[in-house]
Amino acid sequence: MTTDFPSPRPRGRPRKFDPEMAVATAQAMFLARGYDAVSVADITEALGINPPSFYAAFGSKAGLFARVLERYSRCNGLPLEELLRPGRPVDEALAALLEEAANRYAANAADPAAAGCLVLEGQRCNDPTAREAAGALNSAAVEAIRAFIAARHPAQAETLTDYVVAVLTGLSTAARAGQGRERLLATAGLAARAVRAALAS
Amino acid sequence: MTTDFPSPRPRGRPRKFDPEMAVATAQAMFLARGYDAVSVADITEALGINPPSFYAAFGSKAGLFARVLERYSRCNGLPLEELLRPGRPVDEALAALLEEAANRYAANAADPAAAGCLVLEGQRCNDPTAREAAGALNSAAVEAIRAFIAARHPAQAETLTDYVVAVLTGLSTAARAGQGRERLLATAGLAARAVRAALAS
DNA sequence: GAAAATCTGTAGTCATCGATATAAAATGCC
DNA sequence: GGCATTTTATATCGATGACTACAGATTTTC
Repeated sequence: MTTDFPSPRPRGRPRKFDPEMAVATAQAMFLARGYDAVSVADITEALGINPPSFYAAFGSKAGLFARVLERYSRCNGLPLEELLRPGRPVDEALAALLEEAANRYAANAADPAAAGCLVLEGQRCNDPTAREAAGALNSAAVEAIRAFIAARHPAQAETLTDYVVAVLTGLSTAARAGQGRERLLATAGLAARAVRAALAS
Repeated sequence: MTTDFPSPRPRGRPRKFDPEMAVATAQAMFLARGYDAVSVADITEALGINPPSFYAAFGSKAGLFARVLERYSRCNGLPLEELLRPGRPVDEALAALLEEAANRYAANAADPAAAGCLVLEGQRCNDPTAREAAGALNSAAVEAIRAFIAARHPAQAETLTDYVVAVLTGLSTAARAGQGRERLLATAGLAARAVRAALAS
């Protein structure tokens, strides 16, 4: 007997586009130009679809952005769990975090306009829903950093977290302003030395 | 005989509002909510005037923003010429710059929403004209910092400038996110120690 | 007081935004 | 083939953005 198999094709007229591909395309557009500067018309044009198809699939522009954020933090965001694995020396982990951020935020040759962090930049948009979605992801990341530091250096957790987050923010902005990987890495390296000095005291 | 005296009152119907006060009001609004989020309707309502009066006085929203930026850098921006006066020890000057930024970026009790730097935040808006106006002011400030460092530490000028600007950006963002003066000062202090260490090597 | 100059208030223009009503087209199931 | 289901395409909607045409009001100058 054949086991029950999920029908590879649901009933009704088939979709003309792949929602996962659409999310990936939208991710690149939001990263290159920012949430506010990308209109639904821009997206539907890029996907070769019409507005009703867009809204049937994603509900709203903010709904698509939530999908994009999920994909971004899964595929392109900083791998915090790996970087901040319990037991890793705090100075080493934070240095690796800063270096990884510099590498990821730098624009690559494939898409020179897409630089910086989608979560950090997304918090500056003018849509409250989208802003809060990005803010929630950012808060979780900040709390992860704080908890990692606090496990062994509770007295310095807040100050060091504030400092690291400030530098990450500056790196994202600098990347968007066009700074290349080398300059971002130099900034990250300087910041890492400050972290080391603060922990040694 | 009486000397020619510039008529204190020009011909025609007198203005119902003071343009200088209007620029000050708009500065507070732009700082609190950002360029894009403040509409011309918001401004005319706050000033108690109608759109034609606004456009007769300022030409455009971007035109008003240029006036606001001029006023901001004259009255509320970082006093770079004083902080980076020639001959001042570089580490001391940069530490003072970072500390001054933390103090100025922090929200005050009078207007809790107005935090951060108008020039840095203005570069993120979606209007090209306004963005370039803020960018020009920012570029001049960055170049002033770079030249000040290069006068005595040319080899480290670019790296240190990138680093200081990144931290300033992070401080402005953190201030807008609600961090109080103490936390901003702690971040600035950590950054200043990194500058000192980099210059001592 | 008449003329010239300048500002004000009413009432719009036009473009763009996010989002939708409606009906036709394309599929699976019976 | 006929029906239920789902997506598609056309053609908007209502709100809001920056900005302005026009006529009336208020002032100085002559």
